[in-house]
Amino acid sequence: MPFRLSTRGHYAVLVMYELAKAGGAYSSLQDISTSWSLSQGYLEQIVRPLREAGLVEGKRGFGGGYALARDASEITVGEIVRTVEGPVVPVQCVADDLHPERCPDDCRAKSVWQKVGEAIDNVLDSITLGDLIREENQDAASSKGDRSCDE
Amino acid sequence: MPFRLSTRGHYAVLVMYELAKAGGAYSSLQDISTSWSLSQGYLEQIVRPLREAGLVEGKRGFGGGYALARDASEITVGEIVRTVEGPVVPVQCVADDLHPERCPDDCRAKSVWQKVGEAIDNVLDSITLGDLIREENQDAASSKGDRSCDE
DNA sequence: CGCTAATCCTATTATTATGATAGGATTATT
DNA sequence: AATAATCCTATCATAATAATAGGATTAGCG
Repeated sequence: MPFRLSTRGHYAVLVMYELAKAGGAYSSLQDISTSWSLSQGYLEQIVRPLREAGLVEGKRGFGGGYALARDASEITVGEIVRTVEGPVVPVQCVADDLHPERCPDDCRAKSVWQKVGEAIDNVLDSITLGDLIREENQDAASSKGDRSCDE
Repeated sequence: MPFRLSTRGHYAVLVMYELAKAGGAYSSLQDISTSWSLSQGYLEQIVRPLREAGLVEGKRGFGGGYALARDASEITVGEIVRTVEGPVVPVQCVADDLHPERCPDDCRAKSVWQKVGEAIDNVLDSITLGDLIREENQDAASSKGDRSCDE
């Protein structure tokens, strides 16, 4: 419904998370896609901008794959999401510094959408891949056995 | 791109804003749609849930239209957006308390999306229609002449 | 050297969500 | 009675999303 993240950003964070867990080693998209039952071709399209932005490094050929280009603690979720999906702009007029178009409502509530965008960016930029890994380790330590996805 | 608000929510806020400006008087969707060059039929679909949720009251027949059911200072942007678009859930698994489905990433970054959702709701719930009107009055008082949409 | 496993690249297609249209039924005012 | 409005349902058009297909390139390994 409103303010949805598409699977591009969702999957991008997952892939980066997996690369972070692998440390410096190269992980292939084939491994990641099969282990999560996702389309490898689709992941390739998603990883491409991450490579072009310098967040990951690709290594071709046998034994190749992708690895983080920086330390996991130096990569925020915000960088990942914005790299694959573009800037966070809840409604068009907030972004139209370069392409000013008339908004359908003459920007009546522009201040609201600006604040929303900033709030989203603040959250996304405050969390690094390192934080996510640390969080998972704590979860594993503090709870025994399987935990369902939604509780 | 990511975290976009669709025109449903955007237009809903516009309509509510116009009703707020009209005070207690009934405004017809025909007037609003023609003055903003929007589709009247589309606005009707959007206003319907607002009426069913008790945010506006419709009056049929000649001289009819819609009016706010409460004072503008008692209606938040968050209420409006959630009423026409549903709850703010950036990714599915955050919402799946009732319909638990396996997320494609096993909720690896669920905490992130939850925080994003809460941040959005906080902003939206902190702003009322009354605030928006007051804001516009201040803008009008503090600046002379026309102002473009994007500066 | 040839085989294989991987990235890398481009184009096309399928699916879904969004945005909008169409046509009418009902209600109240003039 | 005429009109102006809400109210209701169904359908359609468009765009964005998600995925597929097919290949070209590169690197390791026997």
